[in-house]
Amino acid sequence: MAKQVVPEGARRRRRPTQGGTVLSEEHFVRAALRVLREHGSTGLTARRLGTALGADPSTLYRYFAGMDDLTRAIGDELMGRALDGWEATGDWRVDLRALGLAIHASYLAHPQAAVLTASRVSGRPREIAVDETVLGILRGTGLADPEAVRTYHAFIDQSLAFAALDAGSLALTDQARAEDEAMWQSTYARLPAASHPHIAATAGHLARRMPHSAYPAVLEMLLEHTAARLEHPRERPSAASSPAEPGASFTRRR
Amino acid sequence: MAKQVVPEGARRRRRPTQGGTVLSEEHFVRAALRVLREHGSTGLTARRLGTALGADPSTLYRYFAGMDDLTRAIGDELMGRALDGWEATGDWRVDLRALGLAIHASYLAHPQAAVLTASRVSGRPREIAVDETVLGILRGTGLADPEAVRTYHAFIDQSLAFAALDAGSLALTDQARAEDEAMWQSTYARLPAASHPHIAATAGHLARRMPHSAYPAVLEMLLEHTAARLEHPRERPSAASSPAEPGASFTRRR
DNA sequence: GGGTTAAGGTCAATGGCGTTGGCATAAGGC
DNA sequence: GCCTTATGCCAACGCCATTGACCTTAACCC
Repeated sequence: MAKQVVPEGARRRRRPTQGGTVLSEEHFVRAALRVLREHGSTGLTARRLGTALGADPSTLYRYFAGMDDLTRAIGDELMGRALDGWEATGDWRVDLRALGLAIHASYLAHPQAAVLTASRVSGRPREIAVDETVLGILRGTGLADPEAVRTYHAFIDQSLAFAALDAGSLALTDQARAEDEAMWQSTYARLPAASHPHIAATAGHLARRMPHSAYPAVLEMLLEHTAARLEHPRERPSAASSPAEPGASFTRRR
Repeated sequence: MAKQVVPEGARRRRRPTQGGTVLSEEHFVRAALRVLREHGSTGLTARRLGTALGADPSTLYRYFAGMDDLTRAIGDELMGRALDGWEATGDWRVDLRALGLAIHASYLAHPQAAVLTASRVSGRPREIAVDETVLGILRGTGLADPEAVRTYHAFIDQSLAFAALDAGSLALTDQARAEDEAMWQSTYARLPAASHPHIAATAGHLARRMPHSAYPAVLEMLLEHTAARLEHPRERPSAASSPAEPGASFTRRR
């Protein structure tokens, strides 16, 4: 049993749980975000989800094919919230910057959920909507399609990759964070200048800079690079398109 | 019991397991890489590790504080291998490019292990060695310390973030990969031009570009940006240093 | 509004997991 | 060759995801 999952649109009978609530995919996703925030990125379990919803853990399987399926739904929710909190102005650079920061912020608003989902492609509607939007902005600049696609690729992967990385730091439990910071104090800050001259010389700058995300900086690099391509389409061939570029040929499945 | 872990350097008595092998941290890390490759990024368990080493699962706790501690050791191993396969030429741009690609390649050589470790800071010696090396290259260009640290930050986070993201695609099991590709076919490729004109118009380019990593392209952007800063230190203030830059202020713990 | 049907909630069970306390034993210092 | 203790092994605990069987009741038809 419990093998067939009825898609959300086709649901009709809504039977309340023992606790009295009427379930839905939406309920599960929202409960999952709460559980994740409370119990950490590894603390999302069917049992806890059941408790949070006042339902039996196995009820999950009436709505999702498994924990993995639920995970993808959570990712799509975060992506959708990013797009909801964004509006087009018509200026490609402003729009792309705002959208990138919105994606990054949306994931970081739920760090534990972000860790779980940011490196996965859901293929769900709200993720596709973001892809369509980014491609639209880039093609609207007048970039040729191959160039627009290359830039889209760099933009979306960079946004998700940094969302995942930065979320990892925020998602640490208090205890793990204490250990992390203790490690920083006990190792990096104490390295002798003799063996590690460069770290020792910049320890102050490192301590100030490292607790922040590098995403805004690299996003600006991408925008600058794209702007330069628009101004001088031929003079500065894109790094991504240079056939001499090393290491570009290995395959990623996605 | 099993609470005190003797550090590797202090070990003296080496008692063989029932299988006859003599254990060490190194043995555990290598066995973990094998288990991960064979059973996927979620397939690393104490029991399997025991089987792989011909030892009891609980033996792990004589060498590591827990699975988490082992995970950090695995990450440090990957970082160390990256540095081992790299040599300085004295040309900062060549060296930084080679080191970035070496880190990326080292993680992608063990995708399942990379998924587990790439977004974590180990604080172990070989990771610190990479940090020292990168800072040395950048300070050697003549960049001022704050600028060198900013660039180091962007470089190392970008490298790790893309390592994690790209590894995620490579680490999928055959079945999960089949599902992923089926999804690509069943959704993106079939989106009607009416609702998703930009995806529809670029479907061919997307299919060609997306299976590759965007890391080499964004690495070139960073190198280009840094070169421009060296040529015109005042004319083009770094995006990362611009006080007007939006969204740069939220905190990451690291 | 009564009958039928199956969606969807619950229960119990399975086999896996990390981790720990107690115990046995062999390595190494003397 | 004795003593200490590091280190390996065993059994057990309380979690976990997932499933098959059961049962309740909402929704639809007339």
